[in-house]
Amino acid sequence: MDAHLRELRYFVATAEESTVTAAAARLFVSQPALSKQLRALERRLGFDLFERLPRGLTLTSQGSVLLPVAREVLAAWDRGYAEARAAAHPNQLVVGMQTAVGRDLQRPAVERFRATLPGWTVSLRLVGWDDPTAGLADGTSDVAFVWLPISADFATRVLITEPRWVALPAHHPLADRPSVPFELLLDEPFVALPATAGPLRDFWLAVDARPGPPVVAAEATAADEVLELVTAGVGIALLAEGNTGLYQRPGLVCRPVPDLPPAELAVAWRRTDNRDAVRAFLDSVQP
Amino acid sequence: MDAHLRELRYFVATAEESTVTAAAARLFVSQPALSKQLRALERRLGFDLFERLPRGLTLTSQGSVLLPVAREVLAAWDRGYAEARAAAHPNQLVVGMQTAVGRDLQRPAVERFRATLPGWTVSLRLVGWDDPTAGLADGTSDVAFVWLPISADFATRVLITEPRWVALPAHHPLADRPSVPFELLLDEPFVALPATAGPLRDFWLAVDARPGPPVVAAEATAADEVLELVTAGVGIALLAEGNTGLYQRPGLVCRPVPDLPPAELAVAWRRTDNRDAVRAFLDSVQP
DNA sequence: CGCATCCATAACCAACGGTTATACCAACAG
DNA sequence: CTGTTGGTATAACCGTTGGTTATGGATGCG
Repeated sequence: MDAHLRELRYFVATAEESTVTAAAARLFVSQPALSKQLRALERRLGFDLFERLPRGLTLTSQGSVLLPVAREVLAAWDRGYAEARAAAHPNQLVVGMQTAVGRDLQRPAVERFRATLPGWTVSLRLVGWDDPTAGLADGTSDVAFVWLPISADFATRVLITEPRWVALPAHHPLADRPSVPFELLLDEPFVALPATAGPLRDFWLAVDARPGPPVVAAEATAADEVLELVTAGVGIALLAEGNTGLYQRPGLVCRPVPDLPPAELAVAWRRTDNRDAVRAFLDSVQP
Repeated sequence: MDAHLRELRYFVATAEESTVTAAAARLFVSQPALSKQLRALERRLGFDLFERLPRGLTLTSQGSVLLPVAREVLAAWDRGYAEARAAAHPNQLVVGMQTAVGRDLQRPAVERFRATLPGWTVSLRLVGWDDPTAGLADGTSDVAFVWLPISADFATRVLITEPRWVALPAHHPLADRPSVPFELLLDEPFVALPATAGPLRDFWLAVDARPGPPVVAAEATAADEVLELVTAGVGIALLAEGNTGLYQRPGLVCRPVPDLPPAELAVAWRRTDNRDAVRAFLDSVQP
């Protein structure tokens, strides 16, 4: 009985969410599609993986046997695929970045890295915000500069902690104040990260600091897009203090939001990735 | 990048055969189908697995990284799938048999096993010769009585060594002789096991004892089929001495073939299967 | 009861995985 | 040089699969 690895991912996600609907949302497929896939998998396996209860699913005994196997298979494949891709560019370390980091972080890091491992080359990769792991998840990056929070599959080391500011169109009524308490922004329409960004989207909408759900006026997958939309008056957006200087433009003003917890910029890597080059790069970032 | 486990089997088989054509034959698909699948896999992976040479293929560096991973993934899945199936029938041991064993082997074995593990039940499963592992390979059996040779994935213990005989239609010119040297059978049409039986098919055609290829008149997947075909005069067939009594019928005669190496009947199990129940059954077969 | 939640089915469509037939290419024999 | 052999890739075709939206149906709850 051969399965598609996609089916195993479906199985694992559904077991973790314990409802088809929630798992389907997480997997970005429709609920019927997932339902059908699981049924088909069970039919081909010859036994049920889940028991259907009125409120969600539970694993059958066979399902609980197969769940760790599915996890193991997927982990082995993901690791192996990343390894194979790395084999194409031996002695090359790919550094992913969600947004131009600035702050004079990566330049000295790359220099120190080159000094430690002379045979190696470093390539920088700019990734949109639709992938909050900046390529770590799909193996297209080896290390990455990311904003927290990030999935627990990755290890991180915080580099910088910065207050969050808000970007407003110059003509906005709040633009006159020297600083803006978040309370005044509760009902403002926001420019948000795409849904694929997961918890990171919530962080930059500051959902933890809200009594209700945010108003999302638009989505954007890159910093320029966001600021374009803000300048146009479509919505407003939070950003890190260090980025306010980076993205200055006419028609746009940035103000601190003093009562929000700060943002954390970190360097991240795959928890299972123990290569010397990765370790060396980490040491180079913060010597 | 998610792959189908079938694609990984295709990849492994092709790497082992090192030509698409040979691998396609082994996998029982057409050569273009396999070629297309491999191409599609490479396209989705983003790198080539093979280098195409005028005479067959060799692995690229990425292919050689991915090959052991693919093997590992497939092994993990096959093992897990078998475990999950076993979870449906806890405390049940499935004994596969290629053909009714007779020889008073399995009856006392089952009795002794029941005595050692009282909580367990034993179920006997009769499997056609199209699966020379009698269900071990696909996990539908836990232990099996099989004729050697068998794939090295399985451990075996030889139980009985028996001379090979030949089954002939009663009117056959050689039927008058008390014994038949194999040399006289070289040009006779044979009833063979199906191609899926692999090396076992060759063994019962005695290809090792031939200067050229055998003449195959028909294929059969069960003992009765074979003897039916032999009685009808379609072809002749080799069989183990102990089976000559089992399958006596009018119009059929069996004669020893003294110059062939004997056949070996063994009990087999999955090399990786260390369960107590399996060990207990093995001890019960030959105390 | 009426409503919300969640799974399954139906109907439909694009993409996939297989088939056979055939083109193509490199090596080799005559 | 040319025909043959041994191999891979492409073309055309077709049933199945995997996805979509719309809808039905069961269950628990205010």
